[in-house]
Amino acid sequence: MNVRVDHEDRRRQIAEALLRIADTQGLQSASMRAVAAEAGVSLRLVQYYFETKEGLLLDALERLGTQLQARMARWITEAGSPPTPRALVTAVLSSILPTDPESRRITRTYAAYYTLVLSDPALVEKHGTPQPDLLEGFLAKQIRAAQRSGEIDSGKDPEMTAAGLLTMVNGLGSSVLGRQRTGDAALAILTHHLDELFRTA
Amino acid sequence: MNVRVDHEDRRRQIAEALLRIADTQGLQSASMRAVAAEAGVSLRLVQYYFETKEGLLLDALERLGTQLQARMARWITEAGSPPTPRALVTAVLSSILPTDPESRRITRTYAAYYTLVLSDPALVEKHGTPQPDLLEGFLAKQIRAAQRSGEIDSGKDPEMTAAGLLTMVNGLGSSVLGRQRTGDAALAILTHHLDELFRTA
DNA sequence: CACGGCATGATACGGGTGTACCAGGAGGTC
DNA sequence: GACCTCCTGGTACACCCGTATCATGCCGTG
Repeated sequence: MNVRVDHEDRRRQIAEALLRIADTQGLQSASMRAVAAEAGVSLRLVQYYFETKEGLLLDALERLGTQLQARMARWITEAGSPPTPRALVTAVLSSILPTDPESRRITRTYAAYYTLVLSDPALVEKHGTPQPDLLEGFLAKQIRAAQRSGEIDSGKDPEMTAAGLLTMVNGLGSSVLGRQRTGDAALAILTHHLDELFRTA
Repeated sequence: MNVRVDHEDRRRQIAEALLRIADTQGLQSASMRAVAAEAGVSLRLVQYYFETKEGLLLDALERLGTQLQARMARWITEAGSPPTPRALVTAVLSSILPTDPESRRITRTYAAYYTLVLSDPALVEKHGTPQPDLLEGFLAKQIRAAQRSGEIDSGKDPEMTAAGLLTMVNGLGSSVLGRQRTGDAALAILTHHLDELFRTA
């Protein structure tokens, strides 16, 4: 039964068990033993494929990032072709909002990692998360394009507007996870602000 | 040395030790023993004044809420008398932003509690945190007042605008804590959006 | 066919966790 | 002065943690 197994498969199986626990019970419940049980393997196996727990956490975080990236890419392609700047901005922002099970899962898991990074900033540097800045730049670019075509008031500052939208979506997500607002209510707030931004001034 | 000591004093001493640890090392490092050492008392004392750890966590969270409330109140009184709606909105929002040591401490500690609440929603219900909704209502009220005096375009939806501002500030705070942005940069983004909102349309 | 390395299992170790138990000293009350 | 309640210290218990160790099976290669 022991044919040279595919390491990548095993690693994925275990890392996704970790992510599942982080989503449902939080990272503090994701002990090595719990991950092993969730993945249906022995504790030793988890140790074997990830020498240390930090390695497992980092690997899982990377996979989570890939999942979010894939989700955004999917939403972007669904924005039509060729996509208008407005469709792109809407797709990117609402793909982050926890409105459906997948995005709820991703957002919740990211939140679980968030406090971990706060108490140990060195962790994220070993992994490199350049995403947020890139996203902000992308949004700013789309806003500038919309300004050229007259969809957005040219008086707006693209960088500031992009940063405001992105942080707003981030905050909206937090409030949804904290059960202070439903996902639909958050989406309504986002679309309201997008409508306001894109109305011809 | 054992004169009937003031329970409230001791409880505050211990709870603030917990908050200090939560701020600097995260809540996961705030064990009963660590709190005892930080407060300079024995483990038994912590147990004596807070029967269980959950009790200690809840009590400390309540005190943290009081501290934030006091901070906001202070900023509001500094907004001048009588304060303009714009000054009030600015005071409330920027008092939440982690720009000085006190607000950084409060925000960081709240963030430490955030994931705790995510993995155990029942926790916050024993404590009752009606703050966010109240704040949103307060902001909406100020926005309406500013609309009546012509400072804000009357076409804006007060509730939506208030929710957008509050969640944006929340997200800005997260990005500052995550070292993605400095506190000053976050404040600049906030004031930019306030300037835009309050320019006569 | 033998051998060496990959893959897996069971278990042990040292340490940290929250909580419970037992003991005793100080102060006010009868 | 006796007593009782408040306050504090030390320590033990049972459990969970991440990691390390030892052993054993299977496989492909020589």
